[in-house]
Amino acid sequence: MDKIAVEKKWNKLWSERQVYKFDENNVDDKYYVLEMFSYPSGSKLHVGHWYNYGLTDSFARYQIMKGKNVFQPMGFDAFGLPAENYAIKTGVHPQDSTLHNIEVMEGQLKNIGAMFDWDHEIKTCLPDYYKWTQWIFIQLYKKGLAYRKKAPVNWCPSCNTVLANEQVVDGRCERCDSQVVKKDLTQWFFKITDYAEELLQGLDNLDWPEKTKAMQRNWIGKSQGGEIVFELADGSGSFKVFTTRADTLFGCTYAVLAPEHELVPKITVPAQKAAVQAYIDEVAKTNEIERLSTAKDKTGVFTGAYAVNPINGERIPVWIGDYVLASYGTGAVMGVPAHDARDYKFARTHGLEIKRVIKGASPDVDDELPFTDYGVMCNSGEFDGIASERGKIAVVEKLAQTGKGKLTTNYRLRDWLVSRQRYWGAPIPIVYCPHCGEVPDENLPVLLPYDVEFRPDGTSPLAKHDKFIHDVRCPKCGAPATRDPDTLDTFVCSSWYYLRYPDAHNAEKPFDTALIDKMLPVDKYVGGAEHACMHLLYARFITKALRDMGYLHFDEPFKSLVHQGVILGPDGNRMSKTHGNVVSPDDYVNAYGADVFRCYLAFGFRYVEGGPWSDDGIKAINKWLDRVERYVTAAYGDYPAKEDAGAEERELDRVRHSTVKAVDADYPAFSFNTAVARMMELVNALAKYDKLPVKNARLYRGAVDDLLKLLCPLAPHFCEELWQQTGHEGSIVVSKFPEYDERALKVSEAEILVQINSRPKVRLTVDSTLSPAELEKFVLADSRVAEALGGAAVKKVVAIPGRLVNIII
RNA sequence: GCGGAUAUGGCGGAAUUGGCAGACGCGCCAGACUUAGGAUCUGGUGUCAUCGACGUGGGGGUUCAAAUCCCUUUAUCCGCACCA
Repeated sequence: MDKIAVEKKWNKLWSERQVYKFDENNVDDKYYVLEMFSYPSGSKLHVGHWYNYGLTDSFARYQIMKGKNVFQPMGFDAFGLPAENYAIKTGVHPQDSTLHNIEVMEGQLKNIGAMFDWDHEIKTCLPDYYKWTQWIFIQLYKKGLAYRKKAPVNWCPSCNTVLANEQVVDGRCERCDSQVVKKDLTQWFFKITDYAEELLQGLDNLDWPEKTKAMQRNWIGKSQGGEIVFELADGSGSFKVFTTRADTLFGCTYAVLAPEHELVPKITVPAQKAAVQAYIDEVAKTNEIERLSTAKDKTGVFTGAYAVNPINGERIPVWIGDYVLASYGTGAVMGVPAHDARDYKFARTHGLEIKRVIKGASPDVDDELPFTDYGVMCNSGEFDGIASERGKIAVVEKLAQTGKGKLTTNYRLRDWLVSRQRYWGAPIPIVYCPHCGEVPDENLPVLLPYDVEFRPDGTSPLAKHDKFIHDVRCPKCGAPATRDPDTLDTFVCSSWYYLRYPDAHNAEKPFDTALIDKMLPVDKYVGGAEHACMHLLYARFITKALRDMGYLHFDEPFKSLVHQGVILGPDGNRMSKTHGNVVSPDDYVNAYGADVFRCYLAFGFRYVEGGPWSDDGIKAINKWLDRVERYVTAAYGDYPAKEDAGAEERELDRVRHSTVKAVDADYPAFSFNTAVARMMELVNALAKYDKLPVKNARLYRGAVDDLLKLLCPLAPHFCEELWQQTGHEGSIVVSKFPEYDERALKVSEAEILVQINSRPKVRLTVDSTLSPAELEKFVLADSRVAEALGGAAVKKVVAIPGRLVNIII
């Protein structure tokens, strides 16, 4: 068979006949299969795309054959940094390059032979989509879930521009190699932290990989502890610290504020001003990676101010240090050098007092400091002798009596910064009015202008577009106003696209509530594990926020999640230009066809693991499909036929049914490699059967028909062609998945192993319906077993029907 | 540093979840058919050796029985990075 010509033929026919059209009148039986949509990069589809889209499509095809009304849409996450960088380099406008890339990719995606329903296609960079991205922003704003605050960005002073983290290499700008500094800008945030607890709890009920759930739990980072107030010694103010170990409070001999802490300028004494400012400037230069490096010394500077330890009234110095993060907790920590490794290092470096207040469980052990385990409180006044676990609560409760402390829960999760000082994104639909302040502009879409200077020169590209910025009036009072010059993070676009697909071209609404209440949640979501913490968390947050506004009535967007593995280069390294090990799907698809390529990806790897590419494997699959073709053709060819079914027929039938059973379990589990292996076994059985001079036509043809249906999800064009060639009516891709008959699987006799003292000794063929007791009796009565036992006394017998009998002597 | 995962023949990978390790395929060896074979078909292929023994990264344990459970250790990969 000329597989490539056959693929062309069927792609055309299927598309004309609209085989893959989602039946919108039957949403009750819907099955929503979603692959993470792709970024329209300039290069061609890579192996990873095929692996993700091709095999998930096989899963979807299996669901169709199981009678589900499958909805499998595709679209493009089309805004983003690469298009803008490409524009800066080449002068090609982001919109032009993006739309062109989309067109190319659409063609390539169609070549996979996947059943995407293109009538529901989404392109996030078009106004009919981003209009609704902006609408979501406005709903969040109205609900109090979007707010502005100052936040640091990576700033390249030479390029005069804001850099994304990935553009900062070793603290330097990837383009000009200048030292990158932090700069505060007022930016928009989404209050995802309001949902921290629900996002955490909700994980328990999701059918997601455990490791992904663990990563999200860790990212949300819930911890229970106490918030403790430290008054300044001169009575001029106070600051709070968060601690999980209030039991160590008596050992607090100093406090450290983050260099960015608002109190720092106020409390620094004149003599320390210069040193403190120099330190703050130095910290602004280090990037986050450097700053958070654990290997680094614990640097810091004394502010000259003192605070009061609220539990014992002791006067303690207040320092600043970059190991304290402004973004976590309260931006201040209590220094307990005896019982915290970082505090210990800091205190040793700067000559601060170290005071032990926790003893180990066994008093005679002279534990070294820092002692960070739980133990028993000492040097702690009335709390002496109390265990840490109780003490950490008791201390906070005591402080609470004087308003100096309370038990709290803290989360590591931060609010989601959505402002980007970029051109190629959805404009933030906010105007600033001299009278009314910030006002959402509900006259959507706020169109992204085309004629913009997006080369970096110190401001957001849109800020320089006079017409965009100033040609607007305040929606509230009508006064001349200005627009926000920033665009939205592309994660905002991708946080709701699954809601748009079912009704992708609705001009009135982002989605129809009644429809998505039926279509969602997504039944199977498949994509890379790298999105575990960002995209997957943002999408859950947006779903929950929209639910609380009444726009939808479900709690989670993705009921079940699968991560595909990574296909490595032939050398076992991640495919990359620098390794020079990139495998192009096109070469193989052109040589063998899409079906062969997909089958190889199915057979060669454990789906969720991935692994190194191999050329030999794909040749083998090509040969195997040829083999399938031979036996299918043979089954429908002329040969001496017979009517009755003898032992050979029963064996073929058994393999056929056991293959159906196994493959029926493998597809839904994304276990494509074992599914193919089982089918190979069926083909081997067919090869054996084909050798017989006289064959039973009904059984032979029945077996190859089932084989084609089993294989259809992985090689749809190939199977459709053979289906037609063997005279079948209708399309195999929408035919019913074969069923198996348990009775055909039963074998009346089974070979079991007889072990003596767990060592294999004798093989016996026995009636497979025997109970353990009957089996034991049968085995012990056997002469060969008696001979092997040699008259030894039997101490114990373990009999497992159908498998083995172990005799202990 | 913390957390997670993985480790099975020459290679990719199976193993009904504690029950005959190595399914299926590649590769390799031998044979058949061929002018030829990079086509096809058949048989063989964990290791060592003669019965037999040894084998799932290493060491220890539980069990009649361990790739699978427990303890310990090593290597590789991936996440997170001082989380108070």
